[in-house]
Amino acid sequence: MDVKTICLGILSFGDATGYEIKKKLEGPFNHFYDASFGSIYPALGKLTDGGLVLRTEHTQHKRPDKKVYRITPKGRLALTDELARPIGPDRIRSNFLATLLFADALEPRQIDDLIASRIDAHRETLNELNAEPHDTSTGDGFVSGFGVAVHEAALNYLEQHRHEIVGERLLVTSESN
Amino acid sequence: MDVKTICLGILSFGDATGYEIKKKLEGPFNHFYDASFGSIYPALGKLTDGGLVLRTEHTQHKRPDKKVYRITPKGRLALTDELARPIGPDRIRSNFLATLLFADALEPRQIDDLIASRIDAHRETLNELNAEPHDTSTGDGFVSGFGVAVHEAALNYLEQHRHEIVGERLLVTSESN
DNA sequence: GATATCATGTAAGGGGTTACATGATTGT
DNA sequence: ACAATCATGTAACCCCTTACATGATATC
Repeated sequence: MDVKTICLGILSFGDATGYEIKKKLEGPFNHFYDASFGSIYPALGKLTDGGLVLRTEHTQHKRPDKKVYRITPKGRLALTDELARPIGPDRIRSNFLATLLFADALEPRQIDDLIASRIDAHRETLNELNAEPHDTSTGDGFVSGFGVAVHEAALNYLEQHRHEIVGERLLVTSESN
Repeated sequence: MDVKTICLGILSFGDATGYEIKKKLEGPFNHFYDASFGSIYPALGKLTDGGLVLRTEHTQHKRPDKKVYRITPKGRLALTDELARPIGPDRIRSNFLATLLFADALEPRQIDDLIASRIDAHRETLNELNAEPHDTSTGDGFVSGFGVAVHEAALNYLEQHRHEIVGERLLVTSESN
């Protein structure tokens, strides 16, 4: 699923600017999808060219001009078509887990710091997921709940097992804290 | 973290061919990293050019020739350096969650099938994670355990909530099974 | 007879990111 | 003063995937 489809999907919830789409991708949908301006704006251009969205320009007072996009009936059909196709597997590339896998090449201190900051990150994500009202669509609450379940599991695992990966070598180094 | 670093890390556990590295990425490490031959072989070439790994050619009986790679001391230093650098966030692109988010554009049947197949996929991943012996390195068991925790949480969530996302519309359609 | 495993590689192309370019306004 | 928010876009580049090319052996 490319950025074009994601934009189309978000626009199926209501009109938005490229900037607003980016914000949503940083907020509620951040836990499973991300995209940069450099891919969003060209995607929106192509969708407009194809007649899948309509662009209206709004000159603003004391703010840069903005372009609001609205999905067309043709766009809704294209979205349904795209979603009906068999989906590929999720693409995950976890620098965190890769680093931990090669933990033998690191110092215990580095590992512990890494896990600590990841615990914080999970807490932050959970706060965001719990804070936002999930009533945009049928799927919104489900996807958000899925995120909560998974991030809670990750958080709990890290809290309960962080000593295991560092433990061995802390004994060797015998540094008390 | 690019494919070069991943190859270097896997080679830090022991010698391997490009083909074997790919197999590992399809098996035990599949839940957080994936790469194709088209990126592995060139990566191995660059690592050899840079003196980070040594290549030895083995002519085989009734099998294609293979090239076994071994990490060098210089390669181990490079790995440590690379892992010490601040890591970026995990990159996740979930076609599954994106599709569910836009579930309003789909038929209930499609959604249910999608969730069913995802449940199967999680079960398979869990089987693989539980089957493999995790004793390659200090981090191996930890990363594997993390995978188990997260996939179990995902699996449980899907089993317990799958009716919620489909339920509403099944009532409307009033199809008994 | 078809498909899977073993085994390596290249070339074209796709889909992105990063960095740059611009600029007013608002908050610290 | 400085950073953040609002707002859009382009160009260079990078990394990686897909498809192709080759080919023997083993399994169903």
